[in-house]
Amino acid sequence: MSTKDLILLTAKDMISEVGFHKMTTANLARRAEISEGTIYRHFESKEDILQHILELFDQKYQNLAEQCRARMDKGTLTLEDLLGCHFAFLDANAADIKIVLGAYSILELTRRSMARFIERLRGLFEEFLSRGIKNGTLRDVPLADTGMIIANMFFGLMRTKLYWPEIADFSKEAIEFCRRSLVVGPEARQ
Amino acid sequence: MSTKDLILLTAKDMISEVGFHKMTTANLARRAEISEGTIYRHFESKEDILQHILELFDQKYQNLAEQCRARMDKGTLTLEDLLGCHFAFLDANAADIKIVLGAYSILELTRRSMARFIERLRGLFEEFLSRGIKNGTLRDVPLADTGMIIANMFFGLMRTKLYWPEIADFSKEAIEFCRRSLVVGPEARQ
Amino acid sequence: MSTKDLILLTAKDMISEVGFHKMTTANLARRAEISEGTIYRHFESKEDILQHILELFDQKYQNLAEQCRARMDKGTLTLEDLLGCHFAFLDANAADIKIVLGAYSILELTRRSMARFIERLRGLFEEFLSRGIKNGTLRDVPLADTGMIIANMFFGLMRTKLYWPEIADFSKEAIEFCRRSLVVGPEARQ
Amino acid sequence: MSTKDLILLTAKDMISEVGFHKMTTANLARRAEISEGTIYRHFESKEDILQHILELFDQKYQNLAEQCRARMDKGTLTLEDLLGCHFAFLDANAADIKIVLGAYSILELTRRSMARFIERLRGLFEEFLSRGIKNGTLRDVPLADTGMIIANMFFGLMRTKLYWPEIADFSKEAIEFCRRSLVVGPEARQ
DNA sequence: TATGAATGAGGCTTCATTCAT
DNA sequence: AATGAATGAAGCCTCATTCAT
Repeated sequence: MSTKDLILLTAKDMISEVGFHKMTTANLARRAEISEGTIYRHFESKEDILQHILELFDQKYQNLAEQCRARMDKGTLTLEDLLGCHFAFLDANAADIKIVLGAYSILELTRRSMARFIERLRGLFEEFLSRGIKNGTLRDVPLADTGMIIANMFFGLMRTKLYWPEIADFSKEAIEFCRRSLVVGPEARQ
Repeated sequence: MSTKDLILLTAKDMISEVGFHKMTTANLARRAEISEGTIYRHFESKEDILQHILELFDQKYQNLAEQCRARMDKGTLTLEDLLGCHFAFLDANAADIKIVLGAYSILELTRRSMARFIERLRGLFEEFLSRGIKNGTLRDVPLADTGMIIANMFFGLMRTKLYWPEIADFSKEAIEFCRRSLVVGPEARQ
Repeated sequence: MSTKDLILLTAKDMISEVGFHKMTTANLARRAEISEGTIYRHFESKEDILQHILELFDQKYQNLAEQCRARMDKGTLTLEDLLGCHFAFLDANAADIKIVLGAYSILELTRRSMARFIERLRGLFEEFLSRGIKNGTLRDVPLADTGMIIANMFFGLMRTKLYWPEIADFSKEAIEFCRRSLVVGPEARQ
Repeated sequence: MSTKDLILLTAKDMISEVGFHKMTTANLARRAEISEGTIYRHFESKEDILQHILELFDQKYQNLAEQCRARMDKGTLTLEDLLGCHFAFLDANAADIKIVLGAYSILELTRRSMARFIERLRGLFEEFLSRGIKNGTLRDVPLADTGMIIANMFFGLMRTKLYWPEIADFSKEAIEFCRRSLVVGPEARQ
């Protein structure tokens, strides 16, 4: 692995564990087993590291979103599928997501990054709703707001899982909650 | 106002504006027009100030929760009422809530404080659901999980309002979303 | 002595001995027997210390210039007197002058400070010449340029004295050099 | 051009522009379009580069001094000529001279280099005076001191030209100043 | 010869905390 | 109770120099 990637990976773990402010350049160097100076050969500043992490995350999520859209185009994506693959993404990228969720209030940089993530998530859900409404499987709800509502629910699930793992997983029930609110007809009654 | 309260109030504003790490004892003293040493006559440490703020907030929310329970006992509290008085609480305590929402990932202390807040909120919603299910106005949903789901939705609303005020307010639609999922009978169809 | 003055005095000695860049905040603190942090209670930055030193020096020289002008007004100031009191000033303020002379090429700040010093010196010599020419004791030479020439000569003397003390003192002869060039009549022949 | 010369040339420009301390090995390598390591293949240290620059300058000035002496031997060199060819030298070697003038207070190394320059200049003027006195065109002034005085005047002119170009050029008048002080007979009266 | 990543000492500065007054 | 100067550890970052390739 390149030194740059090593720094990025180590920083990602540390920030998600202790937060951006408590990860110091000295700590980071020690844990990555490099010298402090080396950090600055690869990154302009400590914030620059965070920026790179967030950008990489943004790309990873974009990939997921594209895959979901592709499956939607084929018409094979249920609400369960959509949320399911997001949960899988959450498990695979816990550190990144913890950084995005935890740092938005600290730096303007991270606030914007989170805003982008919200927007992407909302957009995806909106599209899902839009198709469902068109083909009559979903109720005719306002697109933008409802997309945001589902995005928010997903954020809450992530946050709980990451920060309060002692709270019982309620993702199954969350899907039911949404189904009842959105899906048309008797199957909504289960 | 006592010096202690002055410090608390000033710190609350500063933390909600710039974050805990960027509020320095020097800044705080200057803004409160006291000397830096005075802070340490009233609080053990900078973290101690945060702890006091969070405790006061916890009490304030407990008061709200009790009032809500009292109205539930009288059977006069609709879902709209319940969420409505929470939105009012949010407006009146924006600084505190921003602190709770923004700092949970930084300090173990704040993580626990947020957990307490979640737990209270969930408990309140659970009780609301429980009564609604008993009197047949709400569908028979799992109490704990659904309480958590609604609590989460509320957190999302708060966060969006506080950190991304540029995003359109979707609280009205959120209430509809929940009504459709929870309320029994034709009025759920509207 | 106040801590601020102690820092100023110690810094003045150190800068004149080793130069601005080689005086580090750590060195300065050690020599002044204070902690490094204390420096920043009294000065905004390392450069700020230099600025204060230069400003104080500027004031001191302004005082000298005013005294010289007062004596010129009384008509009791010879060229020897004028240069003589400048040499005395040089001896009394060697450290300051070494800083001004040595640092002008390093920082914009010091370049301007030196420019101010030059301008003051030139102005004083100009005035001296102007009076001498009016009362017929000096030849009718261009004021501004000749003032600058004498100022320059004085700077050379200072520099040599401060940086190459091993070179024999030629100030006496410098005065003669100027007398021959400037003073009218047989006494110019000596 | 050899890599060594390239480094030397680039360093000369950079030092004269931003000063020795602000020229970093990284900057230098970038501007010379070589790698940082390459610098250390040709020079022992950063200071070593400066030393080489100063030595080359010393040689260049020696050449000028020899040419001047040759013309003196032929008896065709006036004071105007002598200063004139020094001004030309100044224009042609502004970067070197700025380094010598600006750095003498920083490093023992440069202090000595400047001392050598002063000594050479003084020697040349002394010899000029000595010849003038012998053939009766100049007044009988003390050789060493007066040589130093003229050298100093020249340094002042250089410094002003290089660091305060906004100040009007007073070199013409400086020559007049010296003529009046040194040249015998009616032409000294102009 | 040349490269450029790596080093680590050291630079300036910040800041929570203490303490004499 | 209040002050505010002093502390010193620690933070981020720079830079001359080295070394494996």
